[in-house]
Amino acid sequence: MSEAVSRPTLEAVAARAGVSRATVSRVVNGGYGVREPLAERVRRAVAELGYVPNQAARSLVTRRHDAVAVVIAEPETRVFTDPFFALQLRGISKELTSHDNQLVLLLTEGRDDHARVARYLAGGHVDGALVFSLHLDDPLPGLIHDAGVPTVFGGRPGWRDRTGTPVYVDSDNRGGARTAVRHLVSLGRTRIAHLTGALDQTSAVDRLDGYRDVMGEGAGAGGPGRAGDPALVVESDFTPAGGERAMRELLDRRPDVDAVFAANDLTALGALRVLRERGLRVPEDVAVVGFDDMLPLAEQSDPPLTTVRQDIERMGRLMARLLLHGTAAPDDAGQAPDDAGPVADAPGPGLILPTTLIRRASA
Amino acid sequence: MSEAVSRPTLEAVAARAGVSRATVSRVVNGGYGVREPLAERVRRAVAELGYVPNQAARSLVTRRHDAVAVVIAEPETRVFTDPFFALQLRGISKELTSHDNQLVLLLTEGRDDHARVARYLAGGHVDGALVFSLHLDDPLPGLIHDAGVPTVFGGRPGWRDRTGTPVYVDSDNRGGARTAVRHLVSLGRTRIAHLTGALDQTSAVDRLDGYRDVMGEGAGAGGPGRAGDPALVVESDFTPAGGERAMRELLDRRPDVDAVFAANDLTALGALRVLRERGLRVPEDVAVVGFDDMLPLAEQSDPPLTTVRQDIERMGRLMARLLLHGTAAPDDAGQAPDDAGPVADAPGPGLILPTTLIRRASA
DNA sequence: TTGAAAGCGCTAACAG
DNA sequence: CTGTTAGCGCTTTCAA
Repeated sequence: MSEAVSRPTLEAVAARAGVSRATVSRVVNGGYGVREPLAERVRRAVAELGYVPNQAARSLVTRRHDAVAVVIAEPETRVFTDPFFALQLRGISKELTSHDNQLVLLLTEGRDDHARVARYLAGGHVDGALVFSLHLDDPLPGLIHDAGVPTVFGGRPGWRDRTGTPVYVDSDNRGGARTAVRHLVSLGRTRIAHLTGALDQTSAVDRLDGYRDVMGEGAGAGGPGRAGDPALVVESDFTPAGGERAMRELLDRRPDVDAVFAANDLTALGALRVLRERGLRVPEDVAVVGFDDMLPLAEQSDPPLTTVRQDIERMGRLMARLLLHGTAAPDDAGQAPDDAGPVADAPGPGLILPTTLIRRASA
Repeated sequence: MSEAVSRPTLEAVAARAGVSRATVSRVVNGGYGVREPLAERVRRAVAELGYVPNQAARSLVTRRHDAVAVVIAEPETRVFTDPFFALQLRGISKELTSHDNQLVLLLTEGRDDHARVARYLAGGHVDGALVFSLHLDDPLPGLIHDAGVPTVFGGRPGWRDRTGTPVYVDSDNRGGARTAVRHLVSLGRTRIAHLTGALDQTSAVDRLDGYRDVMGEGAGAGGPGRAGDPALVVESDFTPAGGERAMRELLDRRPDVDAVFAANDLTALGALRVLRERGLRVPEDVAVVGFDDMLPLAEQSDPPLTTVRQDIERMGRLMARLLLHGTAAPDDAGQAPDDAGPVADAPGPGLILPTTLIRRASA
């Protein structure tokens, strides 16, 4: 990699415009307190020379970087198999770009990388961090807190709090789950099962809680052994293979099941396969609802999947906005889920985005 | 976002270790030319103070940044719907990390962003750029060339060259396509169709060329109107919906088709749906081969998809390595595709990675 | 081998 | 309103 050619400096622009460096600096940074004719001369000089400020020099004195780190800590392949992070990144990118901030991407592979990330953040190279840490026992949040960098989390952090209440943005997992289950109830289903996600992630826990909220209501309004029947909850892990396994176990335990709420679309897909294999019709025999609205999967499945959609890109935008401004614009606060229940499952300044039920053929 | 607390400087470390700033700097940067007892004292001081070099100050004098921009120019949603870029990013990230470089992610939304990206790159904020520009008519490569930053492209650039031969890394799209079609031939299929990708992307063009390579050979060894029959080629766009449309058109034109090579897995999925809908069995009536091995889609489809796999993460690693070193390690050069044909379809220093046929149930 | 000193390009007081 | 000046924290000659 060769060196870049030397670019014009403030000095050069100042000389060309016949003013001092300070004046050029003022113009470049918004132009306040510079009289128009002068400012115009400076702007022309900037354009003629193709001057671009040296960010390193600027950071050195301002101690700001106009850069934000995005930390994605995910040992599993799952991350790269669903568009979740890509969409999130896109939202983040849009917001950062509109505020002239740069996005520094930090991907971690296992714990060895944690120290590296912590060191980077502690090094004061960025103005803040947006962190995705999906696992309840993840040590990263603690390390990041110690680094003393302003941070917003993606998804409700589940770690035990030694650090005050973390700021985060999440989907209304619990409310979305309630909506899904109530939909199944409204279809007249009475033996509604849940295939959970990986329960070391708060999203899985929250969706399970939402399921229980409704089942505990006795929503099925039916016979005994139904509401909250533990046999109807099978632990899985957000993967299609896990979904298959869980669905088999479920059918063995409760062959009379007539509806399944899967913790995500991939799990639902696995369940669909097993149901087909066993000759059960969807939705006639068993109705299936997923979560995520992962496209094109959810549309292309057979039958197309009824599922709970979350606005992932918006989550990303809000995370960035929260970090940059310390607040999200009111029109984007989105504190109104499509469900009457409580919005926040957790303490702390969390921003919870609403979810929407997307009806397709599977339920 | 609050200011970060002030961190220890070289000066502080020097004072603590009782040496000059210059000596500390030497130790921090590898320690060459510093006698052991001294160096050890310095290292201890660094550890005790938790010193981390100020990258801005360092860049200001060295004019290096230890940072690389990754530019993903994609106006379409497709990018975020398949794991292609995520995998590529992971490979890039691994390589950069192992060389202590940072990854600055630049996502562009339409042409308005091009100027911004060009300005950023020209601003000398990064040491190089890794660019994904999928469209033949994309102006971005030209802008980036003008910015004068060392650049490696992901995928064979298709733009008309005013800039010398670009460095790039790509999959062996043409060879992979040949392998796919030859596989269909070996199955005894004689009326082999191709559903193309979006032909403004080189990957689609190259796969079509590979298809033609084999069909032009008269590989079907059969009757008239077969090899290179234009009616067997239907233009599509890499999407499932496009795949459906193309498959319908194909069946209308050539109801006797007995094999389909789809430009990617999503297209194949669309084709599969239409075939099922028309009551045609796969692979008995029509064999189907995809491209990408996009998981979990390719595994979960019905029937599971025979497809051409490319090692996307490795492409990412090689791009980064090429940018950083100007060369890829020999064991990773991967200049041997699983196909005897020519590897490079394009002029210029391109690195072409081999592909592999993954046999599943669809062909 | 080590230290002293001179900036890298910029912003931010402070004067004028 | 504009210019002068003093660094930000680091690397890198150049001497010692």
